[in-house]
Amino acid sequence: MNLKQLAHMLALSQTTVSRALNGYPEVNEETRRRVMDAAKRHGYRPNPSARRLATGKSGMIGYVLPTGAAVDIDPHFVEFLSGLGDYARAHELDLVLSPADADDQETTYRRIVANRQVDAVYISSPGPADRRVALVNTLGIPFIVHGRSEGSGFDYPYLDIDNEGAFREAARLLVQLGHRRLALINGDNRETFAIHRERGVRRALAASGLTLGDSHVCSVVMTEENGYRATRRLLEQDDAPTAIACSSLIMALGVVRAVRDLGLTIPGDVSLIAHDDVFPWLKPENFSVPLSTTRSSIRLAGARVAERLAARISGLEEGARGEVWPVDLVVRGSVAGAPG
Amino acid sequence: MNLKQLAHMLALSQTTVSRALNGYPEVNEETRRRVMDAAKRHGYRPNPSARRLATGKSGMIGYVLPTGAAVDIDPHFVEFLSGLGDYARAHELDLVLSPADADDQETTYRRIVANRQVDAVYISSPGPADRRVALVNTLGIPFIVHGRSEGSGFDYPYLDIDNEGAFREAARLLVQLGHRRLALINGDNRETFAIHRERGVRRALAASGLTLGDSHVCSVVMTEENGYRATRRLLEQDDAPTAIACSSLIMALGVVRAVRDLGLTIPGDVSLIAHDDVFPWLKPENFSVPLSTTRSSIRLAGARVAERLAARISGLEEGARGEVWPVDLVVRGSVAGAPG
DNA sequence: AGAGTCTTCCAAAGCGCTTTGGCTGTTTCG
DNA sequence: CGAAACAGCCAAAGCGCTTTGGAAGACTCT
Repeated sequence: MNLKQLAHMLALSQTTVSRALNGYPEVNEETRRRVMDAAKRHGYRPNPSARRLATGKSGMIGYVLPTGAAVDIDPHFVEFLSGLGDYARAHELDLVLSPADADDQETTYRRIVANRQVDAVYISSPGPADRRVALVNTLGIPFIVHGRSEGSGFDYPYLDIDNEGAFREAARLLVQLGHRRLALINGDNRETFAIHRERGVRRALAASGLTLGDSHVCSVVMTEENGYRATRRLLEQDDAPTAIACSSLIMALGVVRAVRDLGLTIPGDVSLIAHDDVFPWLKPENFSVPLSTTRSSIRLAGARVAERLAARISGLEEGARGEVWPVDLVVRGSVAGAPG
Repeated sequence: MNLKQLAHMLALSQTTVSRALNGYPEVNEETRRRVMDAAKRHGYRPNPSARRLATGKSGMIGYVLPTGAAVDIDPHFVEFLSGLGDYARAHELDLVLSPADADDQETTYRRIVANRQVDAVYISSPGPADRRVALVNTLGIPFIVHGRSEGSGFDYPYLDIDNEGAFREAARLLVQLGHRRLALINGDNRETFAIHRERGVRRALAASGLTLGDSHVCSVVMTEENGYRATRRLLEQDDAPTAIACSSLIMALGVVRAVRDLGLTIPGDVSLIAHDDVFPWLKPENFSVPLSTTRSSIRLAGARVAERLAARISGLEEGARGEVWPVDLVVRGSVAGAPG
């Protein structure tokens, strides 16, 4: 059942039927009703390929997926996707993942924009002066950045959580508890969130006249194994920290294991606070010692990004509005006063 | 730069240019070369919307993503996606995720097929007589099932791992080590993989005249917390098992925690084998006691599914060929002889 | 009553590609 | 040498929608 048939059946022109269906004003309300009715009754659905060719709009949002044998997709992605999908479903938006060589994403961005394959894109895990953000900005497609890219020299729309504030508060709490030697086990510091978190810790320490020693901070890909190794390294050095801030629950698993392997305890010897993106399958309250966390649902962020993308597509949102969400600090058993 | 302009520039008809570019035979080789050359020089890329409208082919593969506030996307998904994307990139295929109400995926399947939005789809985590498989089969779109759906009454193409064999071998090893009371902490038993794994364990036990008691098997969503709870329940009952087979590494985290909480040890009191889908961020060899596993890379499966989908799209693969991959049994420190 | 203004609808021209049906000139073969 | 076969190209008709530029009729206003 296509437009032509429907129009013929109603003894109307395709023009009128199309306008009736798309809510244009120049059509009699009764006619519109007749058309809507017939469309529903016959299950008419406009062919998206045809519509796309005519309008250039695709009803899809895009994401360039970096791939490659050495590239791992972050498990956070799936939670973000959950939220995104949840919103997108309610608004009949599809999501297209365009796999790209991790080292050459530009080609793919150019392709999907030139081909008008998607109406908007989002970018995640940006780094400082991220090239993708600059590119997408000049290409002129609606977009939202999940995270921030500092030093780009222009404004852009983004959604981020207050990573600096979160880790500042976490560190401040630890300092208040008497800790003087803090350590930070961070994510890859080519990403802004890691930079912000480090800044947050440094600021909190500075406020009490303390510093974060070079040997007390490590930036690694957030795996359990890296959490373990970092912790071993930290705790086996001379001025071992008495408190650790950690950028992910998965790494925290490794931290806990390392602490135990060294015959130490949490929070007796080491206090621990980790960032929790809220996974359904791994919860901080279920750690052997319940884990204090800075908590922010990445799933909610996914839904919000979808919502804003939809708004930008339909012209409801414009400009370079940045949105920063506060982060909860949830104190559980893994923190205590400094030993000694 | 569109076809018309390119044709005009070459003083050829659109027909000839189109045919030259698409490798049709009825065009002089020299002409073809000229066309190909000019196309490359001017960076001509056929408009996919137009091509799609004309041919009905989209160059995309589809996946219906169940969503909803209560629906969690499996973290395995991201690894599968990694492999899929890796292959898809090399073949210029995009992946479109169509979010659907988890309780009504049929509408979405019908839509993406009717609209010809994708050239093929894959289905994951099927259950017995899965309705999606039947639906997609009748809709007549190329597809591959990742996993199996038994009792459908028809054949279909799939890729699965030998879950039964894997867990049979795992259980057999435990029995050989003298264990008489095994337990299985399984995934949701509405999914075929869980059924197969249980069957594998039962067969291995039966071969030695043993059985799997009802109180020794649990089917739960695969979270750390559920792994913990199941283990507590198992080990606190009267005829507690001395060995546990577990369907996922994430659940195994909970198992380990529960065993420790009960003051027991692995493998002293309890032997443990878990299935490992090979995550980059959580490795069995890094468990406090290195974990024995049945191992099969879900990422490789993703790549293979993409490969077969591409083959089916281009007509290279046909029929209902099923493919079952063997699973490695990797023995590490978490298994030992039965206590006592 | 005539000019202007709405309202409501339509024919037709795209959007950029593929594919059908045919046309021209050259080669092949009985 | 004439018919048949073939190679190589083209014009035009789709694919199914949106949108432009009217047109016809009803209505208002002077």
